[in-house]
Amino acid sequence: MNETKERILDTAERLIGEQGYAATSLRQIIANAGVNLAAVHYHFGSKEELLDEVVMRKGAVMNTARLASLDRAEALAGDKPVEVSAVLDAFFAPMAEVAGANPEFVRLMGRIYSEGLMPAIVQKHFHPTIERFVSAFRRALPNLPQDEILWRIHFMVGAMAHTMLSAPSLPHPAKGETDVQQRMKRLLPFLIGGFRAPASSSEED
Amino acid sequence: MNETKERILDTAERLIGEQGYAATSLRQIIANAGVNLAAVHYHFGSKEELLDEVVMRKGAVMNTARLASLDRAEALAGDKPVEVSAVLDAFFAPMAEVAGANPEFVRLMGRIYSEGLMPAIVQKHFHPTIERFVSAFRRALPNLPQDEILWRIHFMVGAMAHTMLSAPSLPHPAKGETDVQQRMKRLLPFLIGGFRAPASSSEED
DNA sequence: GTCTATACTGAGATAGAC
DNA sequence: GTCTATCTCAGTATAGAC
Repeated sequence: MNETKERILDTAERLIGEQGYAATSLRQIIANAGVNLAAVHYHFGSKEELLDEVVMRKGAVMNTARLASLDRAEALAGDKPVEVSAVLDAFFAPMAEVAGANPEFVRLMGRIYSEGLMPAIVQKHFHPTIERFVSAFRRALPNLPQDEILWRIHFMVGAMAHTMLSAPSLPHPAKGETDVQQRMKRLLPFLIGGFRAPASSSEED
Repeated sequence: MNETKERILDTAERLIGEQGYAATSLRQIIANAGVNLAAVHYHFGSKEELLDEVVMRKGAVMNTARLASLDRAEALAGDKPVEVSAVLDAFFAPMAEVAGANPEFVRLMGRIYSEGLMPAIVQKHFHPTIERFVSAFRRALPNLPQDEILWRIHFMVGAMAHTMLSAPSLPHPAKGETDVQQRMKRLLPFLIGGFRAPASSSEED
């Protein structure tokens, strides 16, 4: 790849992850990357399309890992449906793995979510992945109406996005509490409980 | 209140709710409100402080209702802790009520959340409310570590914010599916299940 | 105390020279 | 493929009219 283009991508990833998309100007990016302003528009067309490429550069890898993980879980389950917890694990484990090698990238994704820019990117690039996971959730939760499953995935995405970006202010933050991997581990039981809940608010327990 | 000020607040609420904060310029607001640009800075100081007043004008009422609802639930429970479902209801019912009379305001809040602007406003105005609800959750879930409770509230806020703003794309949207009140009703069982889940991912069911 | 007119700085985008 | 110059529009600040 062109070196100018790559320097822009690297710098944009770092700065947008630190400050957010809106708060990071193209002028700041080009100053840090040591390139000209017009080079951004030449290589990417617009600030928004630059963001798109920043996200997809590593996002595509993560997504492939998600699908592979779901493949493995389905092969392991044979004819039976994959457990909810395993579906969630297939979705979150690759993200945790990326977070290990590249924590600032997951943080960047959290920022993009919280700035409301993710839906457009997801719509554009992640549609097949979503279809696969929706099917898996449906098989795992045969008693839930199909609409209800889509809503719960919606709730999950909200909790995930919020959690990727920020943490509650804890009185005594535990070691590694700021770590994205740890956060995802904490999120999982909550989501499993949420998905397994009955559809109406009838009696349970 | 000054009429100019009120016209600015009304117009800002409507436009920011429709388009988001970043996408709505002061110049667009003043053009629709029929006032001068400098009047905004005279009455509010900055675009950010204008947003603060827009949110708090109705947000304060909603918050008072939340505390009153929690008061009633605690009085009803006597010595026993209030059920998780009742704590969640005290938190969400006032929002659903506001949504009934003023659906665009809840949508505005969703936008503010998703643009990452809510934490600053919450920090500034809603701190006592948060304290009260954290205590109620602690009493309702005595077996969960205190940190875990704060994390789950964090997850709840994420799911809520995301749901206030958007809905999943459903194949056959039910009647009223776009209604914020309906969404909150759907969210509740998911959250109850999430809060009641065991802290670690040990065996359950 | 309220508001109008206007100017300042910095943003994203683009045309055209090289 | 790169860069200079320039355009439009944003938020902000202020001087001064009423």
